[in-house]
Amino acid sequence: MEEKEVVSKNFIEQAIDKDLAEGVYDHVCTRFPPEPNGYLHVGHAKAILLSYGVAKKYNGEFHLRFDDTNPTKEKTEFVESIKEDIRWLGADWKDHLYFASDYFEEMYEAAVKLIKKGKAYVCDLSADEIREYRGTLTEPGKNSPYRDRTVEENLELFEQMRAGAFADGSRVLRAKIDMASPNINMRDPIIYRVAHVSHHNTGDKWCIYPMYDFAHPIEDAIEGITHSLCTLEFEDHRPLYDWVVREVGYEMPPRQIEFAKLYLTNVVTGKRYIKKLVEDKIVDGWDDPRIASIAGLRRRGFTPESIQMLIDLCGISKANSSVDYAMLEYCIREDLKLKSPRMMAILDPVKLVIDNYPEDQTELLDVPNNLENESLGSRQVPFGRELYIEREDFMEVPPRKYFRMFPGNEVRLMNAYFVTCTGCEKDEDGNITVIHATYDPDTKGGNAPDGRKVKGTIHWVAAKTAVKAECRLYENLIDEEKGVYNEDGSLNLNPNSLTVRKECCLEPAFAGAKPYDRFQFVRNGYFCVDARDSKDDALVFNRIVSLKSSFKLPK
RNA sequence: UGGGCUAUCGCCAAGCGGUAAGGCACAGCACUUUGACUGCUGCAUUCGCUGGUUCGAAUCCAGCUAGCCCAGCCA
Repeated sequence: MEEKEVVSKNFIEQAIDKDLAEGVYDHVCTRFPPEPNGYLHVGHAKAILLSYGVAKKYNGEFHLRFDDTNPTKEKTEFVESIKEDIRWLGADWKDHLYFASDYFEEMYEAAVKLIKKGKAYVCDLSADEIREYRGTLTEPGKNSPYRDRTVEENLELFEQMRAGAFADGSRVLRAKIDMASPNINMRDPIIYRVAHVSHHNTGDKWCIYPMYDFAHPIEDAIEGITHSLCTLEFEDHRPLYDWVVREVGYEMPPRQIEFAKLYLTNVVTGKRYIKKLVEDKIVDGWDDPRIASIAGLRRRGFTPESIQMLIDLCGISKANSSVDYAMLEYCIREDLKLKSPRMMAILDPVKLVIDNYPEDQTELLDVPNNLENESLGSRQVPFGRELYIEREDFMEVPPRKYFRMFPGNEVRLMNAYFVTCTGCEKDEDGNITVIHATYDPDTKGGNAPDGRKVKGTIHWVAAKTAVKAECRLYENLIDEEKGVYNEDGSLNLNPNSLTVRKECCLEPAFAGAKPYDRFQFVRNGYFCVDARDSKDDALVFNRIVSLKSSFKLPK
């Protein structure tokens, strides 16, 4: 009996199947074309994993190409961070690393070809005039007075543009299409501008640079890209994309297909808002764990696998949507539950004294690292008369159905002994300072020989050997319910987005933890050693996500 | 009478004329050396609205409505 999981193909795969079946293409080649002007975020992860995944699925190629056609906005420093993030995500471009700027010569030749065909002209209008001539959304534009220059004149002028004869902004090369087109992108779009700026890759070789709409289809065509996947806002540009590959005359031209961006509910996405948060020092950089940048997600503790899972789960469509953050949390829980060691840590410690445990005695207990995954082995955990337990694991007056520690109740110290609570001490303000209990020596390991059961199992750390650490509990930066932005454009920041617990007590086993090591702190959730702030002698943990639920007061 | 795109459960999302998949979230029960995990159960008589075609419509047609994108010498 075989049960095949029927996973329906998304609309992009369906389109590819059709192309392959009709012989439009005989192979598949995709690309991710970032502009090196900033850091990648979770939205880019969708684009990367989608294009990479499609290529892999069809035994095709995946290219990484830096779309560096505007030297005024791009910096080399971003090239490395982008490569690192893509590598970390697991998208392997092999030796297919390209720069759009490497094609500048071919793009220039393509422009010359258009001029010779009478499909492009040099325009002397100023930026303001071009805007006026373009018309509006509801009114057609009108032809530039320079539209009917002769081929020879255009050739001569364009050559001079390249030679540096003209100042920035004085002249542009435009495609000659249709100033009355209802699609504004087709109203004689600018395809080359003058910019006397040195480029991070080509230096001062060029003083004219191609525009995206002209450069991108050529880049794709040169590399033999078959399916050029991009986001929805480029739908209006597709006619121009097709116009360029057609007029320049590429055989087997690439096809552009658009899909919807990924947004996370209550997470700041827009680049300019993130930039402001960083500048105003509301977050501590582009890798702040509350930011949905790839670096931020990584530092918070998300794994590449969990992000891949999120993309798979969300699917690909053309409908604008915002995915619940709970979906991401589900993915990381799912990925980590078998992979991470489960250890005990006390985030909000209160002392527990086992009064009938010998004063100077300590012992080592053997504890499995993950009950569901034996390959993770076990560790020795020291136990003694004085322990720390979680403050919320004790209540002097328990509500109904509370089955952790309260006077008279017997609970299990996980992997250790059954203990019965005998009472507690308080300071003058009524705060609990010490809890007392007695243990049953026959229940070592956590089982009673007489078969009696306890309802509660709590975690603990021996006071004498406890490792001190700082834990950072991150919540979403944006307040729920209110929406992301106020009417005046300011952000609805959640004042509780970061809670720092400095006096956490951990098992000695944590002492050797390294950056990016992930653990499940028993009951309190999944944590990752902070890659940035963790020093050998001062562990800093970021919470990835809480466990799903804890005790709730019954109604 | 600018153009393009979108609309299926609180959130994603299948569906492609034959009588509403799945996941997340949520709720309940069971199990449990993590109140986690796991297992089971529940969760759209209805597909933005209104008409039409058809034996039959979420799927086809017409007309509305709502949302997103476009007037950079950015990508």
